[in-house]
Amino acid sequence: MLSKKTKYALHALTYLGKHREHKTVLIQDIAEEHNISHKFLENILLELRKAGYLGSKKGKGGGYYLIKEPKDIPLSRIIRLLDGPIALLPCVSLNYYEPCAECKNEVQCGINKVMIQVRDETLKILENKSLQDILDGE
Amino acid sequence: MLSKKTKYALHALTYLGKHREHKTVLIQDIAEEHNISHKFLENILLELRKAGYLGSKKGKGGGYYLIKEPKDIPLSRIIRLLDGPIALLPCVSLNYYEPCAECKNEVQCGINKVMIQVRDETLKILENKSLQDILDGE
DNA sequence: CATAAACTCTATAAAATTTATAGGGATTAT
DNA sequence: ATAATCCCTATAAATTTTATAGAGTTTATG
Repeated sequence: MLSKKTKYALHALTYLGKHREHKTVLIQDIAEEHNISHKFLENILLELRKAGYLGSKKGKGGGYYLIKEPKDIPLSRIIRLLDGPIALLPCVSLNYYEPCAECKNEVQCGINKVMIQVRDETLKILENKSLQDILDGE
Repeated sequence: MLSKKTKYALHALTYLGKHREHKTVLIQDIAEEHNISHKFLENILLELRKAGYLGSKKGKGGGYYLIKEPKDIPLSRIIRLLDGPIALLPCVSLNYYEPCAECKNEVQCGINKVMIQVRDETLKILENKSLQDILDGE
């Protein structure tokens, strides 16, 4: 399951995607719309900005706005950014690899081999779904 | 990512699958082979037995053994049993459904719609991989 | 029949992670 | 000058995961 962080990020991105005609959107507006703690959401939007998905404007009249095309924001990226690895095991993660302590020999581990396949197929799914697909369903 | 519980369960099932010629296998043997805490593994094997994957024999000379064909143990079942939902959100879980608190109207939620698709495609993957596939890779 | 070897079961403790809060800073429009 | 707004880091609270403990129960065996 996705963490609340990632779920809230998706809601925020969706909200921002639906309000692209406005220059900026307030954290508060998104928080109220979805009953999310203002401060928690603040941290999430900050991460999304640092990762290059959002722009922001400080001061009075400021707020956040989307700086990427929704079709260029795949689910895989958002999930990885906020939740970490998409792979089911550290030993098959492309971006967060770590050996499994309980595994004596990764090369001849059947679990490892199967999980590489699962990872590749899962990635195909999540790379092919973007914020645009979410917006299309609203 | 899978929890350690599920990961250990997969190791245990694999071990039991590789030792089907023996009548029973000791918890201790599996625990030692993979450096897993004996007591933690004990709880996991108990769950697998209660769920109908393993049989056990008490007392001296006892132990655990596989009572299903490896091809009839899909990853989806093991993951669900020990880690819970495969769906990425509670609002699209087939087996553990719960509405999302922050979602005003599930029916017109684009995230919900996309996550249903992700769930279905993910399930296809995990239902088509079984313990047999793991054993084939050892 | 006594003993030791195993699994059974439930409770609890420890550790790690996630979720939430707090508060002072910096910037900007008016 | 002021109020509105994002920025940043630290910490607290809650939850979940991981691990441990210990008293049952069953069974093989000498």
